[in-house]
Amino acid sequence: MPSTRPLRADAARNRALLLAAAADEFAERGLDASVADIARRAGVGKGTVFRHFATKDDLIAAIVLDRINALNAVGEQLLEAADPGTALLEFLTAAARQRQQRDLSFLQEAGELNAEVTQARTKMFRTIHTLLDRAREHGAVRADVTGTDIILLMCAPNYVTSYVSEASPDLWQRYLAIIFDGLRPEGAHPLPQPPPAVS
Amino acid sequence: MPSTRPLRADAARNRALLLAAAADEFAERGLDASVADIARRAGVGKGTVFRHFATKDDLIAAIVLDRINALNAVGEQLLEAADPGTALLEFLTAAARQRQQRDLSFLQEAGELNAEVTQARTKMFRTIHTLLDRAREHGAVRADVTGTDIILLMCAPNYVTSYVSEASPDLWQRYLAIIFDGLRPEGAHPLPQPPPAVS
DNA sequence: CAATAAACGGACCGCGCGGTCAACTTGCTA
DNA sequence: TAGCAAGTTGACCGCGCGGTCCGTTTATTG
Repeated sequence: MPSTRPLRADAARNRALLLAAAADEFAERGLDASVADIARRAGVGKGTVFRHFATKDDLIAAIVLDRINALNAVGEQLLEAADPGTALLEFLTAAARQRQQRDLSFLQEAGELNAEVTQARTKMFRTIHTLLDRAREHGAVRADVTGTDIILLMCAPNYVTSYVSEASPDLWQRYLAIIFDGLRPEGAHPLPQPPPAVS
Repeated sequence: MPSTRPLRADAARNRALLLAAAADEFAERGLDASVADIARRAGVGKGTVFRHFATKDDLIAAIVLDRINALNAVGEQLLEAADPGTALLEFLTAAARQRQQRDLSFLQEAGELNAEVTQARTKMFRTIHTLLDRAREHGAVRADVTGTDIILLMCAPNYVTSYVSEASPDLWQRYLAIIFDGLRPEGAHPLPQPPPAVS
């Protein structure tokens, strides 16, 4: 598919260095991390950043794309799992762990309008829908919950714990457990609002 | 307590105009809303902003303070309620509704280091702890949940729905219901992590 | 090894930001 | 109503940002 010639060796190395440095810098400094600092951290000149990524947003999109693909790979592997209920829980655990290690959630909306990113995200959403459907058919999840609900709730445990800084790095597991209890069929109360329609 | 003389009439009016304009502008544009735009929206000069609030962060802190106090007033009123279980649910509903009308969550950390804000927040946290304790004693909430858990989970419904833009404005109620189901004693599974210690 | 295109680096640009200031206007009070 | 402190204003400042450009370096290839 890519009709472009392969990158020169040094260019490929620098591209990888840049992606890693940018992810670190964004994780530490948030969206306001400057391109100049990222370049310094990667040990390259500022011009090199813009040679690889036409704009700062393109750089962000490249990072987001990598993470979505990594998560989707986990999800697709879990489609083969024996127990659909624990498969869903394990996927949510993997998602939360990825964000725990490096919280780049604020990059999501910045990479929103990139075509490749939306495509990868749609693919991951399909995986999630399938994981959820199987868990529901298996009776591990209440009947009135949809795949879109899961997508929306997926990052809540990290969000919740992001406000308590000196906490155990595994605190998110507590809130994933609470939320997952809310997703179980036992003791479920009727939901006051219909699920959102999106993808 | 305040030994300062009262504001001149026009100054008081402008201060109120500024707070309202700033809240609107922040809600629309996020943290990056510029002081110049806020001044324009309030119909005053840029210099006036800095006369009332020494720095942009001070302006943010003033907005945050207002919102915390408003929420705490609701909480204190609910301490008198007959049913502690629904009182807790109603408090969480009020908190979510405030954020639904104008999501200024991103201002929280900006106003973090302001003394007045932390004081008001501590006061509200105490209210929440009391609401939770009564609900737990009443058997409306699982025994292994603490007030700090509630504080952390409080804003999750809005966070969750903030990613779906064309959704019903009441969608947060769906996720508040799911999370609240996870807080109930029926069907609760043991939690994998201890609660955080903070206030 | 020579030729060449690809990649690099960092000085440079324009912009918009938060914040300042001194000249001006206005509400308060005696 | 006169006097003045309190309040207002917008031009202005320095800074750091994203992005550009071109002279230089370097990997590749026949």
